[in-house]
Amino acid sequence: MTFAEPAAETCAGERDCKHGRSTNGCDDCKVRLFSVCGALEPAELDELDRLSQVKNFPAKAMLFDQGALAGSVFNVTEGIVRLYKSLPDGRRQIVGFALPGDFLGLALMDRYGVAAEAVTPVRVCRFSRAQFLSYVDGKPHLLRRLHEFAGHELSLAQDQMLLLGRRTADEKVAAFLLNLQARYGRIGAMSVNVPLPMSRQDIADYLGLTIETVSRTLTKLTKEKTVLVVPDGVRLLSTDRLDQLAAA
Amino acid sequence: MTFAEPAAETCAGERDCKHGRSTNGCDDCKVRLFSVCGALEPAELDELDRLSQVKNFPAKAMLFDQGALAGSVFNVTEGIVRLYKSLPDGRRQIVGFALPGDFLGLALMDRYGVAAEAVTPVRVCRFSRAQFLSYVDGKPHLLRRLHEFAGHELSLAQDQMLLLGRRTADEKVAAFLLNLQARYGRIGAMSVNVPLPMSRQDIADYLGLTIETVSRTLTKLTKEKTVLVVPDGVRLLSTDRLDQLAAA
DNA sequence: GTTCGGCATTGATATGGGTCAAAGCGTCCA
DNA sequence: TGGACGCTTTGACCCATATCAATGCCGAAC
Repeated sequence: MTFAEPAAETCAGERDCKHGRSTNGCDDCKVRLFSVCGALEPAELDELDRLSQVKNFPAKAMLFDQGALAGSVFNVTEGIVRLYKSLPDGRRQIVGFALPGDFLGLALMDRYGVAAEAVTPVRVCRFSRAQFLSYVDGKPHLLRRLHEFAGHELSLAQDQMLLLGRRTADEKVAAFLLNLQARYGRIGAMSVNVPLPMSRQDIADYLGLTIETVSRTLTKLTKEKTVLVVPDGVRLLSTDRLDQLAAA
Repeated sequence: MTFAEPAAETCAGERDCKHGRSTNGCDDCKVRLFSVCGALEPAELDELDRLSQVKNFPAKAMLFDQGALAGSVFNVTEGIVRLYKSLPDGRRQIVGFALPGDFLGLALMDRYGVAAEAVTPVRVCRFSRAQFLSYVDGKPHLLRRLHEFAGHELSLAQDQMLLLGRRTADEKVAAFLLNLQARYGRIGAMSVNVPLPMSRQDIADYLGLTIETVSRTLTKLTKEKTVLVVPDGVRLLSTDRLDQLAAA
């Protein structure tokens, strides 16, 4: 079983973005589809695109560190980025994975609140924060949209708090798989084949578990024919069962 | 030992807000000091104040339910509000406590992402979402400020994710007490006497623990002379020790 | 003042998930 | 082609926290 590169077949023009061209790294159009672009006119999108600069990071490269001065805003074009906070003794909590189309640093604060590290090789397009700010400042409609978007992010963070504080290991893993499936679905074709490019340690640090528990839970789900663990990912055999476990 | 009502001695004019009068429910000035008011001129603040409407809720009253249409924006003037998400089987995660000065519904989304319930009797000033939106829409500087504020909220949520996913019971309780102390400090005088108007169940649901564990942890901290449990609150005897436990 | 009801505390016990340790298993490179 | 390294899985055991069950405490109602 192979997984489609999630970034491979998407074009912003085919979705809710007015930018009528492929945005996946083609020469004249670097920014990828994103949730706020519906607020922009094609001309505005072109302008935004002109501000951007494509940048590549190998796996494990830091995009930025927690607490660092926030000099850039990034739009992930390809690959996966982990966002995390750490404790001095090394304990780590991954607060999210950024997939193609996601923005980093959109809070537009002085300093980054989390660290960002490439899980896979990553392509981003980068904006200088200053330029992005001045671009945004003249566009109240975009600002409104960004704010709404921030509210959505907050809501997701609160869901994750519920998951971390009140769910069992089984429920956590089930919710994670379904959530990832849904997110891949938004940037490619919805499929029962869910790539897991991140390590077990990453998954554990995202769900507040240990690698061993993640591994055991996956084999347990495999034994009950709910999922099938394959190289680099998971095939969801019974989304019903997963839904039941993850029950809202 | 008694606790000062945290709301009693604050005046926005003494802080970073340009509104040079007491904002604690006096007749001509209902809105309480809040983090975005620095972005507003006195005249704008007056206008905002004119839009508002004072409202009281008894303890345990719902201000709004999760998923309900977001008709209002609230500014808490007095009392404490718990914000939470629940699972169908009743498990609950409190995602935050709103203290005097805090806003509810500032994400300005269509629906509330969490439920809000009065812990103590609560006074708020209410804005209709529509009015608040149109008030805000003409003020890009305020919108920027609101967005920054949302970013800060997100950062707090991420801290809480780290706490829920990776900290022990002791660390959770220590961090909670220090955090609460700091927040009271912002609306009144910083004190080692930290009122705990919320129940142990609330604290447990905030920290991802059970009441018993919260209780045991507090008695453990009491035995080691780190805190002193008193009626309706806690006295912090060794913030050093608590800092050490909560170590960022 | 007494009783009642709702929380909080404490104790005894159970268990989900953590820890420690040892195999497995790919994959990359010599 | 093989060996070594890194990641994952599996197993055995343990412990932090949950669960279950009293008991204690305090404020409200009468």
